[in-house]
Amino acid sequence: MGEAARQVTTSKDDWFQIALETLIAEGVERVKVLTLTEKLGASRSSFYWFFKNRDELLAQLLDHWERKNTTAILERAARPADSITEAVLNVFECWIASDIFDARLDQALRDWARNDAAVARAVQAADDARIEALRAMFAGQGYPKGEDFIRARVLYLTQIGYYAIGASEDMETRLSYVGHYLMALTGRRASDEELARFVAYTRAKSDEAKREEG
Amino acid sequence: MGEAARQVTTSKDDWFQIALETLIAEGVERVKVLTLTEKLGASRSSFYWFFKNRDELLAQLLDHWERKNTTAILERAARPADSITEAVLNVFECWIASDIFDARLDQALRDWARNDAAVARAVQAADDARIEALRAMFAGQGYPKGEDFIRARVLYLTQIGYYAIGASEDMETRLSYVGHYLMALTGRRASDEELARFVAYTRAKSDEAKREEG
DNA sequence: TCGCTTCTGGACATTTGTGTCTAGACACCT
DNA sequence: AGGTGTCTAGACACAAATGTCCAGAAGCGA
Repeated sequence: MGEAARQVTTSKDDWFQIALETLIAEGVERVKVLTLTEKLGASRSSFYWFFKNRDELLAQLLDHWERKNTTAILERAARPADSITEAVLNVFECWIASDIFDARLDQALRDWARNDAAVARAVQAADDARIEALRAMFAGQGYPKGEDFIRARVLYLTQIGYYAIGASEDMETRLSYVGHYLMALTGRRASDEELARFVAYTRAKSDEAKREEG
Repeated sequence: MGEAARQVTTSKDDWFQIALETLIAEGVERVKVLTLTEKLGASRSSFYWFFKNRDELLAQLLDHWERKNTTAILERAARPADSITEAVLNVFECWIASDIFDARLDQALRDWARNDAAVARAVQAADDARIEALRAMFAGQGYPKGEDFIRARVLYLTQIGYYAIGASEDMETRLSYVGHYLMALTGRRASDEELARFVAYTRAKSDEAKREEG
């Protein structure tokens, strides 16, 4: 009510969220206490109330990534499936919704890893684990030793590459490619039922996301 | 001869090369005049003799990338070939020798693009041109419309992803995978002659690189 | 050796960023 | 209303980085 500007109050989570957004959109090098302060319209000293220093914040960002992204692919790759195309479609679910697997965050971690040995080790371990899970998926569907590994890699690297080049198409365009992708990535044609089920899942997820916005 | 430290003399190329190395190894954000000065053991004012300011240096780095990397893939993709496997092997030549196509530089540009709209546009244009060249390659080998585009993407994105995750295997290991990669990426088996020719080319390139070091 | 051009060193001013310290604002409990 | 614990604003000290200025070193041709 008074004319004097009220103190701005922040929570630890406010700082963490804005830091996470900045990490994803601009990279670690731009996650600076001063910049975050300006974005929040708060005071720098507030930051130091919640975090010991900048390094502590960065450590928690790394921690967040490890918990969120690593499990998603492993879980999807391990799901039982009647065919390789169905199995790959299970994995595709990761790519279409960022609440399951945040690819941009993954990308940001890779950039970060170049200048931080600890992060580099964490990213390396995650990549190895994910590719191994995908390899086991192909092997479980009868692909011979050797081919299972390369198929796993091509599948995984295609996706990493997709986000690396920052390709962005609307959902319907992407869906129209799914059949071709499955053919290219597995060498087999998906059944109409499998495709229909995936399209339905994707549309439902897409609507869900729209509801949250509106 | 005197005891006083001699003035260190640098050339514009010294500054450019150290900047390029830093860009590749650590990212744009680390390409700082002060840091480069320390690496060269020179004085900051020398930098400002050769370059108007930091932005001018960055513009020249962007220029260097455009001239070097963009042509390499386009040229290889357009080469005549008797089979799709031979055509893809032509493109593979880009990946094995950094004097033709510097993938780490490409990667560095992608990071840079996130915080610079002009760079983002340049990278986008390069990606589009490269994928289009690869699509035309598949189409020229008889792949149907639709599949040609997806095959081009999977081929290109696999490679971008390969460098994004920073995979590094020795040459012999990579060569042992080539047959599987061709199968996964084209759906066809390469002939023994094609594989033998590629292995020979790669070994020759590898020896050439070793000679330059020793 | 003189003088010209090229290039360097170091001083200065300014901006951006980190981290510390302290008075005091605010909320909540009694 | 008073007391306590939580959080903020702003001042301070400092480091890192950019860019400017100018005296002068080094090399080179006449």
